[in-house]
Amino acid sequence: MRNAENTKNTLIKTSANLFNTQGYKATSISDITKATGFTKGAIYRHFDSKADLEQQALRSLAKAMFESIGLSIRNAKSFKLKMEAIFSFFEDYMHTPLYQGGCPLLNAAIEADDANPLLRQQVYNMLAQLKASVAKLISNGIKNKQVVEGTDADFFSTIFIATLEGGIMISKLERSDKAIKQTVMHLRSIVEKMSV
Amino acid sequence: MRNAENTKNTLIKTSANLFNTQGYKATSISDITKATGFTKGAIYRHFDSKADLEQQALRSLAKAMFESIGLSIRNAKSFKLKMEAIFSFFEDYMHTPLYQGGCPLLNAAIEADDANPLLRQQVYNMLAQLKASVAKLISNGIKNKQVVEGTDADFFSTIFIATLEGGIMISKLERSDKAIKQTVMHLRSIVEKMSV
DNA sequence: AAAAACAGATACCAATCGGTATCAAATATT
DNA sequence: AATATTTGATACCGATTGGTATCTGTTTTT
Repeated sequence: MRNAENTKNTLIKTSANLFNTQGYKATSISDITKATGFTKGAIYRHFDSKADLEQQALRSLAKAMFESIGLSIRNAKSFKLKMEAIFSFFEDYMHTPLYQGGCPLLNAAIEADDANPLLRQQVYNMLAQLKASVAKLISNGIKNKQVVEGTDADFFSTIFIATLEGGIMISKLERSDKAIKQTVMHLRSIVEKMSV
Repeated sequence: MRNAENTKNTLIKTSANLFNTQGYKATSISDITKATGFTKGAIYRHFDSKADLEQQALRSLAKAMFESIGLSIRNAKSFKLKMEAIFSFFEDYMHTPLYQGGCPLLNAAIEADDANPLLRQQVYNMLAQLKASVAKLISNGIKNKQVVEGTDADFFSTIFIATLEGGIMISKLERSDKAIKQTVMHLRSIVEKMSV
């Protein structure tokens, strides 16, 4: 069965996994050929360059991440529950096979430098989107009288994301979900305090 | 002037800088020869392999980091001031040229995987040491009646480090110290609350 | 001063890197 | 059914990778 679309999807998904587990620079084209069974010829037919594939792979990871979070948030019907949805998402990072290798945002953020400005820009946008959506949650909470007025949405959005990402980093390094669970517990108490 | 010790130090310091800015995998031996002026022959006389150099470079970064933090902590004479010393250290990360490329712990933690288990172990120990020293600060604070009794030292040590590292990640990505300043401000208020 | 030990430069190695030109097979179009 | 187009495999490219053998120049030891 020959299907260009399937091939491209396979290449993106598989390489996304490799990039997120081994790193972008550390993953070679030949690693991807071995993992997919496709050859270089197939890869370079669908992608202009390795940098192009890296971009599309990260975009795929970002899309999956935001779709998953977005769905959980929409299903939750109060500020507290929506925040809980985000917490669960990060708490489960260690166990879900959805993204092997931890948080794609964190991984790409650390590796991204001026050597690949387009990838860097993409990670930047990814963080901006995440920050904006958490901030929106808080400001909506204020509007709906579920969060105490005067709460700085931007400030706490940064605190939440920083703490979660740091927790993931530690948990990944320690190969234990203890740290992420501790950070989530801490953030839960903050949410409790800012709830009206 | 030929001085083996100087040569080795130069190689370690320069490569540490490169590893911390460009990444370990992304920095080649020839990058190091260009940056130091020494040749491969010189490098491989002093180091068994690239992995060996990576280890010693990270060890050097860790040593510098802990010495700098340790000094500030020792000079501070109360729990609050000691915590403030840690905060200042992380807050200045963006501006001090001491470690270009951000936090060596964070950078190495994200890149370290099973491909270089010795490096991974070293980052793990680095984190353990940092966590232990912050926890010690808190438990000493309790002993000295400067921190409310019953405060979970291990728990808050994790919270502090996770939040700081996450803040650094964001600040580095955004090329602005806004995030790290926000996270530090938040942690200051936590310190205030746990102070007796 | 001669010999021994050491430090570092040069020149090389096989393997791998990202990338391309070409070609055969599969599919779509006519 | 014949033709045209797309897809992906094969074989290759120069450049770079980590690493080593060798040799020269510098120090140290005797």
